[in-house]
Amino acid sequence: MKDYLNIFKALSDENRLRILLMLKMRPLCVCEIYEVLNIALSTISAHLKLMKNIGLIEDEKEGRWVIYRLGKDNSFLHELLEALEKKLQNDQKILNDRIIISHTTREICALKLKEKQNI
Amino acid sequence: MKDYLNIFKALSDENRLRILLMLKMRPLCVCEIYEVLNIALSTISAHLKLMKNIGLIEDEKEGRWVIYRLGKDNSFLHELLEALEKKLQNDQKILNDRIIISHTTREICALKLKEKQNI
DNA sequence: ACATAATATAGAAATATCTTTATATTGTCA
DNA sequence: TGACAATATAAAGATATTTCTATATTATGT
Repeated sequence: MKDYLNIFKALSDENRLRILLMLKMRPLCVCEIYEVLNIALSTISAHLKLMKNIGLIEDEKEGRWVIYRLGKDNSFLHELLEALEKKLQNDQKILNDRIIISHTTREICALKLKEKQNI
Repeated sequence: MKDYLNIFKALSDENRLRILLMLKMRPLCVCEIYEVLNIALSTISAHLKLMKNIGLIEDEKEGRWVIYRLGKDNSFLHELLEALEKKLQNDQKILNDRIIISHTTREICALKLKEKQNI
């Protein structure tokens, strides 16, 4: 039962839910998620760590990025996200997230991040 | 989105999850739930109030009992519980809960409650 | 109407969660 | 190899959650 409680707890936070729905589109590096959520990078790191620990997502190093993706072996999560995506078809925040992700790349987000940090 | 976050938050607590799966069997009064969970009655009341507020369950007075049941109009919750029930087919705690609920009644639980309070 | 049965609310303690700023780690490229 | 890019960890504050005990509410049967 604990596994399922953990899944529901993960899904009950807005930022984590948005991350999962973004990862359903494609694998993402941390700075792409940052570009969308506008919360501290360390907060994103913490959310990702939590979801990795309970098997919802996986990571892999690729160049100087760490790429996160949905866990392959979690059919329950996949079914849940599939259902959620339909229910949230008209959710403005989710729609916006999708637009940003489909119009950007790791390279662009990395550049934007650098600019923000130089200000 | 808030609606779904609330549903997931409700499901992320073990006691609330157990209550929902019991209510999936049949409507229950508070003292039947108490018989199963072994936590303070006021705690159960709080959990029920929370779930009622977000539309997961409904209540109705019947004699001196308040009978709680799953909300009729929440198809997302029903689908979730259906899926969960299958996943938790072999969960010992859930199995035990089901046994207790299928072997007791409001009347029996009310009596047991009275005994406990007289000790 | 009163006593009691069933449930709800108030208040408080312990713990958990989310977030930020500051600092550390790690790998890559010049 | 040294500087920097990308991400992670630590520490700390604010807030939320879960639970309990004690008390209140409300309806029912006598």
